[in-house]
Amino acid sequence: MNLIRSAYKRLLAFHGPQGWWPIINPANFTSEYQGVTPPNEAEFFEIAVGAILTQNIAWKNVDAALAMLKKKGMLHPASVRRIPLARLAGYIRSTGYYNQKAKKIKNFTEWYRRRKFDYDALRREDPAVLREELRSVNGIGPETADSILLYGLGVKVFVVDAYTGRIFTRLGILSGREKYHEIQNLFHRHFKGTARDYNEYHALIVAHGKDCCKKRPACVECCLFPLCVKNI
DNA sequence: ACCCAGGGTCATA
DNA sequence: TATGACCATGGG
Repeated sequence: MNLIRSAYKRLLAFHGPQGWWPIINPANFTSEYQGVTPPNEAEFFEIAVGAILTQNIAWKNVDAALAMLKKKGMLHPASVRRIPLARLAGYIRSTGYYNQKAKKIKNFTEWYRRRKFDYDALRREDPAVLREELRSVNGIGPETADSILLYGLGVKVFVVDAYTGRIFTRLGILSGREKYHEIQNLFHRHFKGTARDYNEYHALIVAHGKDCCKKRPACVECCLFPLCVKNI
């Protein structure tokens, strides 16, 4: 299962650091984030909202919606709580599913309120407990919950997406029928790294998926060749 | 015109 | 447990 480590190295060498949340800050080399600013309270809410908005949608669409929300002063829980659902939905039209997603953002904000908007307390909480709570919020599934944990709170969890299954099935270490948790456990067992590495790995998989993995037959020209052998 | 994008929920068998 | 319908915009 060193394939998981070597695939990471190849992806990083080929695609370069992706600079997903939190914002890249080369000046900061002091923490385990090694050049990436750890998430903070101001960013947390925006990251969580972004994680919801990006469900099954290209990030480009999310970027526009986040800019709109920022312009309208909506990247704060208090504002989201006040605004009518329909108006919030209007601000996030570009992300598709806007009625559902507006509701999801409201639901998440309500959970955050129940948590007293206390970001520091969240960072001290048992991640397993947090995950349970986030998963119980309607509209937050496994990937969104893990994205909030990893990118918003710096918890070392691997975020699994549709690309992950495809890519590692091609590498021959998945059958293609594993469930979310099984894939996640595989990475937790075989990929030893910091939260920053988990952050980067997921981002690289997305970058790679958008690029190489659409090709048929698979991967002859891709950076994982010849690791990547199956054509699916 | 068609397909997909950094998913999730709900109803049905 | 496992499919299928549905949500809905924007770019290729």
